[in-house]
Amino acid sequence: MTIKDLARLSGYSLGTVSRVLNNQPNVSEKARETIMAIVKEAGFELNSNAKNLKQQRSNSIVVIVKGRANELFAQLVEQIQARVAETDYPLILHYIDEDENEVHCALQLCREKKPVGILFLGGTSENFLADFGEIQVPAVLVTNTAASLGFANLSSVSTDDVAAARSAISYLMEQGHREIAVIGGDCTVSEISHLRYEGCIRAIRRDSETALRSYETTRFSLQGGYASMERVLDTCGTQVTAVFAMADVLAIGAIRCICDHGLRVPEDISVVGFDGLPVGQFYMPKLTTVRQQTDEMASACVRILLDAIDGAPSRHLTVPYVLTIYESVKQVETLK
Amino acid sequence: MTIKDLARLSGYSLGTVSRVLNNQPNVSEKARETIMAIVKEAGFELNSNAKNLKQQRSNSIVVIVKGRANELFAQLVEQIQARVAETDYPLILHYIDEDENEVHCALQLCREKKPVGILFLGGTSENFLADFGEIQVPAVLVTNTAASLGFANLSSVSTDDVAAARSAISYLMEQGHREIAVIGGDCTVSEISHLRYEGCIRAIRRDSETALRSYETTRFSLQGGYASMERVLDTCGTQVTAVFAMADVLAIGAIRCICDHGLRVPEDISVVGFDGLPVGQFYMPKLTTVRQQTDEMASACVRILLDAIDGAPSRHLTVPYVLTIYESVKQVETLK
DNA sequence: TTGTATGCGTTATCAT
DNA sequence: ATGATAACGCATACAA
Repeated sequence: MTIKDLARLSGYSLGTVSRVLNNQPNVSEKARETIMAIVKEAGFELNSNAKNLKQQRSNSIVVIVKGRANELFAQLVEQIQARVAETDYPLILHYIDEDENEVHCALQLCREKKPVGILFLGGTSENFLADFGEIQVPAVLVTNTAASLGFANLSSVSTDDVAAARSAISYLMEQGHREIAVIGGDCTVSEISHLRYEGCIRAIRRDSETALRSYETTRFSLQGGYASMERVLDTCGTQVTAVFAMADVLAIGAIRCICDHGLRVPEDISVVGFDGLPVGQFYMPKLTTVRQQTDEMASACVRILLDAIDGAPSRHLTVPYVLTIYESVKQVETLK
Repeated sequence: MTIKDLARLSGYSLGTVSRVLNNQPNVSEKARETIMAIVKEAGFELNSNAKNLKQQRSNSIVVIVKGRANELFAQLVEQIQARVAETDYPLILHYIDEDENEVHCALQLCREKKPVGILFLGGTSENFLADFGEIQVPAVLVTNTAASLGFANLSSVSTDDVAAARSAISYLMEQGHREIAVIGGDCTVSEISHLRYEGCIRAIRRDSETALRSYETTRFSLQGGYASMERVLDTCGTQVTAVFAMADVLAIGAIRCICDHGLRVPEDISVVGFDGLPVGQFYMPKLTTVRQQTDEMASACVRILLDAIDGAPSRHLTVPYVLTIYESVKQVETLK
């Protein structure tokens, strides 16, 4: 079934049928009704290949996800999927490894798929500065800010990572912790780790008695958290009374490690995570964490991209974080 | 850049260029070399819309995922993605809710996308029996078996759910548990729950002193596990010494619930999960579970589908499960 | 082995 | 408001 058949069946011409199908103005009500009736009846669907070939673009939205085993991204993808499904833009998901260049990948996909817009889940300023200029379609960077990059067609939705990390450390300090270890990613390759580390430094600088005892870097995974915590314990023993993990998966790995060493959380060592994964609230102990609001981030990035496709200017949104206090941090008395 | 430009640049005709690009025989080595050199040089890519339009199909593989918040499916999708990326079949992911009809959805997508093959993650025999006959392309049902459905173009990759559940219960019985509760899905709508329940029954039937104290049904989620366990405790108190949860997320929710009631796992109540999610090994206690081998399932379903696309007959594979014993089950003395 | 011509289903430009 | 017609980029049957 093609629009040709539709033309034959309805008695109208190809042109009119096409106009009806695309909700164009110059069509009589009568034509619209008769044709749409047949469409409904026959369950007709436009052939997207022909349409895209003609229009020289694919009408689809590309999502580039940087990092496969990222729970936070998995949640975001799920929610983005749900929101885009309400429109009629098909979604093209593309996963790349953490160390691949997301902008090169986007350029490749632009050539191949000619999408109307791009969503980046994760990314590095460096890569954007180098090559994003070649990308013509609107894009939204999620998780990092792109405000300072100055591309007219690049928006962003992010958390204030510096402030969020700072508030996590500040909370630990308020609870009396003075010897703190941090677990995160390599600051030279992970921009987010760099920002969160910066937040840690700023918090700690405000009190001369508090020290960042160690900073262990690793992949953002359960195993990574476990291994890093092992190194922390090897190096500092129980001198450290609190750990800030830059992701909940790291925190969970770390807690398991702490327990395997015969220590308890939070009685012996307190732990704060980052992300707010659902499983954190069902962990033993419930994880105190800096929650990122994935639902807001998802709906915001989709909304901004759809607006941009319709011609709206780029925007840079900061989604508020929430320090979610549960059970994995204990107050300690400061022995002055 | 189109094959027209390629023809111009190489001095050959459109036809020859097309033949080279499609690895067809009747082409001279010289033509192949010169043309491919230009392709490499210019980074030329065929326009998939034109190609698909011409060939009347999309060359893509559709994946229909039934149930959004399913960790196991999320893992499978990730691994399927990785394996299909090695080929040049684009992947079209489609998520539907648990109560939607996956076969109707597939029919719709076949009309719309004209894929060369379909992967079903989850599904119900009933739906397949009713409408799968209309589907012409090869498909693989993952997670359920389709051996008895008798469709020539439908393969399946599944775990033996009856045996797996039975072995979980048997293990609990071996450890001395006689009063067991089960948490899972509604057997009338979830085929998998039905099979696993059947496995439970068969295990328990073999020993007259062991009883299935309660079967609580719920959604497969952390919250669902928590709520179900709450009902178990309300009804049976601590009469029950062990719980079999039909998914790790249910098990984790249940454990948290048990602890919130001042009881300990496994000292007061033992818990066995199902799936083998990574987080289970980092939970407190480490989760004893029936592990499904997602990597094997993923590579198997992709391999079977690719073979079927190349004309191979359908296959029905059972991937072995592994009872993974960790810390969430305790041996109890039977007081005879 | 190579070249030429036709059509896939659609949109868009031009008449009418 | 409607109809005719030319492209879009490619594969393929046929001619050379």
